Formats: sequence, structure tokens, C-alpha cells
Amino acid sequence: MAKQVVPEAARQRRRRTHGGTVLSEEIIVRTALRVLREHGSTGLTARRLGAALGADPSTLYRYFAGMDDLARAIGDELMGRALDSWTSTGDWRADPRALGRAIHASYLAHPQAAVLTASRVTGRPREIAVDETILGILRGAGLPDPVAVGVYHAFIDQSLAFAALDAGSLALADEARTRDEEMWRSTYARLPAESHPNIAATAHLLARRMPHSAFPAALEMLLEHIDVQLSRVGA
Amino acid sequence: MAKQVVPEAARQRRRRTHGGTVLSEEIIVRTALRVLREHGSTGLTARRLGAALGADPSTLYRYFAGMDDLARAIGDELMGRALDSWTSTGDWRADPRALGRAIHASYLAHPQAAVLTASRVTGRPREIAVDETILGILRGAGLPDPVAVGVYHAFIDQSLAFAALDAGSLALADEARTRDEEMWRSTYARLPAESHPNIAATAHLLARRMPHSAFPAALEMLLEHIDVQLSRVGA
DNA sequence: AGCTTATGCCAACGCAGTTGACCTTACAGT
DNA sequence: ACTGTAAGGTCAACTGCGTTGGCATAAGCT
Repeated sequence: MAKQVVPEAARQRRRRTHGGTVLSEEIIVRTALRVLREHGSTGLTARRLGAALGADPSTLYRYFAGMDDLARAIGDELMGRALDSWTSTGDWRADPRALGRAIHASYLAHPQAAVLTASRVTGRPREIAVDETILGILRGAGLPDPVAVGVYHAFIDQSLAFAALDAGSLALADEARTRDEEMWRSTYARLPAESHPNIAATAHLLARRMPHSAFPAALEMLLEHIDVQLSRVGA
Repeated sequence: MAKQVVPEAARQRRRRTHGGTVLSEEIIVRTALRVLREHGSTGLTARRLGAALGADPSTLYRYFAGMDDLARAIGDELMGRALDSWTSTGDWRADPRALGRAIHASYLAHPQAAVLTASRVTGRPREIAVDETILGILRGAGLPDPVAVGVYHAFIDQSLAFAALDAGSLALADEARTRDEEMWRSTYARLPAESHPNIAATAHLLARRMPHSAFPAALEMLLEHIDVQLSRVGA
């Protein structure tokens, strides 16, 4: 019966695996992060993870409903780490900036895992905690509820979306990544000025800018937007 | 020899498949889009696509280096459709708004395909055409080159990132999607006000806002940012 | 008409997720 | 301390995946 998954909190009888280790959701997720880092975003397989744990692949189905369920648990872990690394200062401008960067950084610390998970909203406890925190900051700053909800929505989706996109390029194999970065110097820089005048005119700027993330800039635009909204309300 | 892929332009001898159809890159990509729509973002397999084409799966390797190569071709097709559906008006504010929405809409018209491809930058011709167009709009509006490059970067990444994220929720199976949308009414709306006061206070607004995309709002923030930058330059 | 070879098909490889049957051992109740 | 129960481990096998090498055939050139 691989369909019945016992929740972590209700577990009591933990047997040893063939390899001698004692399993738990936490250990499995941590090991999965290691396997992902070592074998890439498509390298997390039940057999490989089982081998890394010293356990049979089918054992995983005692803890997760399937590989998809495991992936969501990994995403929840990254979101939790982001929130843990963040502390409130009470400043409405510094707080969302730091939290956004914490989320982005937490996912980018595990690019291969981020590729797997950042594109989905899980609705798990730690994600909800982040939501509550952001809404609290925005409402505390004085934004009317409808505006706060709109900004919150853009904030969380933007953070996750950029995390997924930036992780994608970061997760490329070394060879592929440098080839990707070189593209801006080779392909784009060599476009003739007649057919692509704007790219040609800014090629040197593009080569410097494109290998980095646009997330910080987008985040500042969001904060700027809050500024404008607050001045309209008259806070 | 499945490694030698003949470029589409150089093809001459087209044989009929067992099913009677005559193949081409375009037909394969179009059929792939159909298979993706019918079977989901993970449902595009060589065997299934072969069956849909009335051809042997291995035949695909005469046209693409592998399933990954096919995926990039699909992404290029979506980007091309976005650019084709857009026409310049000369207005620096209306043009990027319409182009951003065209990109977003083109990907969301094929959510399952977007999930597969929107997270990667291809550097293919049609993507380059979009880049050149945006840079032209921004520089034409009067932005200094460094600012224009920064805004362009945020614009293209934001469009792709949101396309990937929004496509993700749209690509969920019907059953899973409605369950996802209901989450904001059930799970979030039922959170106790003591532990989650901000979510509780705005639950009705969240339920209305969250099922929709935050991309339009983020796009407006970007346009707003251009406004501010232009006023600083003094245009 | 005949030659070349691009382009199709077939069979098979290793690996994937997943499941059902089966042990085995940790704990609860006495 | 003893024992019954079932959680939680293993094993073997299923289907389907991407991919490849060998082979057949028909399209187009001369």
C-alpha cells in the first residue's frame, strides 16, 4: 500500500534502512537538495535518491505521495529558509526589500531545486506565513486594503517568477552557462548595425547587464510604486 | 545516425510516413502544441508525438537533436507569434504595453507549452527581433542608453518570468485548477484572525485578486518607472 | 533508367516512476 | 516481560520514457 502516506507528525515506528540510516521527511528533503545540486534539476530520481539515502526507492512512497509531492516539499523548505533568514525592522521600505531579496536568494542558493519548484504556488504553511508577513508590512505602511492586496500579489508572484527564471540560467551546466553568457558578446555584439541598430548601439551595456538578474531592478520599481500610492493616499 | 540533423531549409527528399503525412519542422511543432494542449505539459513524449504524426518516434530525431531541442523550437514559435500579433503605433507608452501583453498572451495561449519553454532564453532570431524592438522603443522615447538597457532587461525578463508562472497555474488539470482557486476561499479564508490577522482582514479581496495574473500590474509599474526616469532626464 | 542518400521504420537498450506482495521490527497494552 | 499490530522497510515487476544502430525505400539528380 503505497498510497497511504503517514504525516510526519504522526510517525512513531521508525525502522532502519538497509544502509543503516533512519529516515524522516527532513532528511529526505535535505538529501534531495544535495542530489539536485550534484546531478542537476533533472537528476533527482527515485532510484538515485534512494541510493543516496541507503534505502530502496519504494521507501520514498511511505513519506511522499510521489515525486511531485516531494518536489512541493522541497519548495516549501526553500520558502521556510527564506523567512527564517529574514528579520523585521519595522521600516516599510526596508522590510519588503529585504524579504524579497531573501526569497530570491533562498531559491537561487539551490538553483536546480528552484527550477523544479519555483513555478508553483503550494499554499503550504510556510508560504502562508510569508503572505501574512507581506500583507502586514503593506497594510502597516498605510496602504488601503485593495491597493495592499494588489501590491502583495505582484510582490509574491514577481519574487517567485524571477526566482524561477534566474535559477534556470544558474542551473545550467558550467559549459552551457558560459556559452550562454558569451552569447551576448558573440551573437548579439556581432549583429550588423543596419538590421539591429539599437542592439548594436548598446551592445557593450547589454553584455555587462544581461548576465545579472533583473530582479533587484524590478523590486525597486515595486517599492517606487508603493511610494507613489502612499503619496496619493496622503500618508 | 540520429545525430545528423538536416536544417529545414536544406531538406529536399520528403518521404511519406507510415500514416501518409509528410513531415516538416512546422508540422511537428504545430502537432506538438496540440499534443501539449491535450495531454498536459508533461504529456509531450516522443512516442505520443510520433503517434499523433502517424510516424515512428525515432523519425523525430531526423528533425531535432532531441526532445530538448524540440522544446526550444516550440518556444521560438510562441515568441514569433507574439511579435507577429503586434504592430507599432509610435507611442512609447502604448507600444511596450501592447508588446508585453502580446508576449504574455502568446505564451498563455499555450500554457502547457509555456511551462516547458518560457523559463529559458533561447537567443534565436525571433527573440532577438523582440529585443531590438523594445530597445528601439525605449531609446526612441528619450531614455539614456544605460537606463534603456536596464528597463529593457527588466521588461523582457519580467514578461517571460510571469508567462512561465501564470502558465503554470493555467496548465493545471481542470480538477487541480479549480481546487487551486478554491484554496483562497477555503484554506486562506478560514485562517483564524488571531494568527493571521492580515490575511483574515483581506480574505475577500484576496479571493478576488489571486486567481488572476499580476503581470498587468507589474507591467504598469514598469511603465510608471519609465515615466519617472523620463521626467528626471527632462524630456 | 539508375544511383545516391535522405528519410522513414524497427528492435532494443537502460532508466524512469510506481505498485503489490512480502518481511520485520518498534511500540502499545497487558 | 510478553505479545499483537501495523508502520515502515525490502523486493520484483510493470509500463512507459528518450534514444540509438541497423536496415529499407523512395525521392530527386544526372
